Amino acid sequence: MPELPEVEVVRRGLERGVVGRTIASVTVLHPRAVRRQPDGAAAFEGLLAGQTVTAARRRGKYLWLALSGVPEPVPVVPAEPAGGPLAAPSAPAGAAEGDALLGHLGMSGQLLVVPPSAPDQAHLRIRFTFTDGGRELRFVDQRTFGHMLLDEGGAALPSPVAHIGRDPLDPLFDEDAFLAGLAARRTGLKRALLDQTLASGIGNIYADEALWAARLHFARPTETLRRGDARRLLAEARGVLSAALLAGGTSFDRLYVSTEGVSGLFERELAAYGRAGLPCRRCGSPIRRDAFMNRSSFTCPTCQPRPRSGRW
DNA sequence: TAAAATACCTGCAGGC
DNA sequence: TGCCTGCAGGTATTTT
Repeated sequence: MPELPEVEVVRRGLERGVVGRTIASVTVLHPRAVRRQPDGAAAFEGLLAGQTVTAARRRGKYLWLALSGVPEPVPVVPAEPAGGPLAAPSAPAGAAEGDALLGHLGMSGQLLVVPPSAPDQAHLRIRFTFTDGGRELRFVDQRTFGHMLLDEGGAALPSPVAHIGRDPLDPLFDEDAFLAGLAARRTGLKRALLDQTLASGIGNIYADEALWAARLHFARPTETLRRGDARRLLAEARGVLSAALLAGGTSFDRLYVSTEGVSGLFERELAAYGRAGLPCRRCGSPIRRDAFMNRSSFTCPTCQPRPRSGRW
């Protein structure tokens, strides 16, 4: 399931594979893949042909290709930490106004850069060819929760993404604003973590992992959280996301792969998610699975005691 | 206005 | 073998 580390791996692949190339043609093979395009598939195809990709950018789980006419942003990448590279920062405000090819991978979306001779994937939704005749870009999505659209003038920050907060690995992430926002919520801790307006990029897997690492229960009411606990949770979230990024992301059933079709290796390092009944790596208690928001939540009943008045 | 619930989807596993 | 059900889950929309 693509969350921040997986999407960042894909973004880097796009940077290597399509930046600097000009789109020759676009073929939409499934209308649902462009369901958010204002004028439908024909407009999507027509607006993209002839545009040159100038950058690959990301905010949270959204990623986009900046298109022709947009100069490269001034790099704002800090010195690489000992633990590995940080995610690229979100695009700076004020860049020139080219278009953006925006995409969200949903649950099962893949953006593959493959030779034109490669056989079509079973769930190929959109095909992009380039004027150099080289490798194609293909949007493949089994469950069709993902989508793409062309946002005119959105190269710096597409409008559908404007409400999404920065992610915890973004150098411009505002930690104090996050802590204040968390304290102001009246909901459960995991619901707040999954709210992409507060901090983006965290999904079900890494929310569970961060909560396990911080020894906090997912139903803990946000207003009862001490500032030190909140800081610890944020630090653990950053640690989990960074480690997953180094491992190339987490893969289940090959639903997430890089642009080269390679699966991530972080699954073997998961401490809570998907480990119901298995011993906690810290205390040995069997990991517990609870239904939560029409999905699952995994906790250690000893390390993450359930609050008396939790918010599910 | 904020929080919670629901709809959207397809492939797979497990039970019968 | 085939059918049915539950599950996976991010986001937008609807409801409370």
